Amino acid sequence: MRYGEDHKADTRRRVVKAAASAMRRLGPDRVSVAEIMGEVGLTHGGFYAHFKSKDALVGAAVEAAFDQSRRRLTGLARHEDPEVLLAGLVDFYVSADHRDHPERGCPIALLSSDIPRQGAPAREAFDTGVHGLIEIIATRLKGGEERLGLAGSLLAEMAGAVALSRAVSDPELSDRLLAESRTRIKARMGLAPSSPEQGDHP
Amino acid sequence: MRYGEDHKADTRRRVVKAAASAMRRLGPDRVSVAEIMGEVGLTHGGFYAHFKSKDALVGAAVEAAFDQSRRRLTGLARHEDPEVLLAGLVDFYVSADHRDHPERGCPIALLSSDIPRQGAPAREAFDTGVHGLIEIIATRLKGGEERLGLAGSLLAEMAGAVALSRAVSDPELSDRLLAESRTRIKARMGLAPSSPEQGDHP
DNA sequence: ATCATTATATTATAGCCATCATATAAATAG
DNA sequence: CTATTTATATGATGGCTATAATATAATGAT
Repeated sequence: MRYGEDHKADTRRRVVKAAASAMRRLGPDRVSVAEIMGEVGLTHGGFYAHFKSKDALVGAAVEAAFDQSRRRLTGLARHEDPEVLLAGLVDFYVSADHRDHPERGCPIALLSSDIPRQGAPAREAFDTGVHGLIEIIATRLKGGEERLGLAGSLLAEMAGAVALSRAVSDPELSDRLLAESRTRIKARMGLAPSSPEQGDHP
Repeated sequence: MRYGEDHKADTRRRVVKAAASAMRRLGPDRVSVAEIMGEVGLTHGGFYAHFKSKDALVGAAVEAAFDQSRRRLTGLARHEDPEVLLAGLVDFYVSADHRDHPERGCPIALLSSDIPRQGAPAREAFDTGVHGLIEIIATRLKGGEERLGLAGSLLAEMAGAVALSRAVSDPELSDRLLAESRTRIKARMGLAPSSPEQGDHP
């Protein structure tokens, strides 16, 4: 072969990574193929050697963003007990730092309103991503059959709070929304209240 | 004057109304000036006699959408007691019907992820809209100082649940997310559980 | 050292977009 | 009935878009 064994697979990965970041910063509709290729140091011409369409790239980017989120959230306290992980997860997710860094943020809080308007690849990737995150939360909750339902409800508030805190311009309201949801979510999980204000990176 | 006293104000209203609907269906970036003018039976040329820019129209449309939502939510049970209004509001908001009719839906659930990318007029209109909705909820809650914080937390879950239920393709998961959040939100409000599945129009 | 292969670049196409300058037409004031 | 005003239409501009056809260049195989 030319260009080495996995040159192509490598650049594809780099393109997806750049797309996952740019799409979360600017939204899927406001980022162009040429822009993403440019960020990787290439021109737009070769794009269609890697992806069937822009929709396909958006789908791959959503998948990559969920992978990143999942790794971050489960890696927070890998060997500790479920309660510590849950508390850390909430402090991590419902935080000013998460709000202020959309380029590496959770796709649910970032893309919920975009996804219904996107193509099939993005919607499918989103679905499996949501299922995954719900499961991450549910398996750490105590209780029986209702854990899955509670996990969905908690995820809705977590993502809703972060999305809302981003959309609001009033910084005081934004901070207050995060703080209130953070403590209330932890209470709903049956966790002891902790950490007044956080600065992690999600 | 020509064209009657308020011909211009009338068409402006019609344009804003069409924009508020189209933008909620398709998102602010996917709807064009020409498309909106066409929906009102006009051509794109006259647009700039009514608005300084598309950003200005988006701002007016967000404002109009919030006005509509506020009227709908407070008009649900105008003369009844706060508990009835709150229960109705939640059943109304966190419902399959709301999910399935974005064109008349609440801007928070629809535009949260779009707003940070939009111009100043839209962001400002969004801010006042959010403040208004929080107050609508807070004034009906019982309790003292913490009502405002709780209202924000509840709004985050309501909007988050509806947005998530729209983004998910799996219809079963979508319905389940709504049902779980609906009952849990009412419980958090201190209301008695009620109405297994709703079919109102928000 | 040359060839064959293939990742990437150049260039083209066709369409859509916001914005604006100018033209038209509608309706009331005189 | 005519003139004036002004809401809307026509048409143009310049830029950006996704996609595709073709050209180039890089590299391992011979």
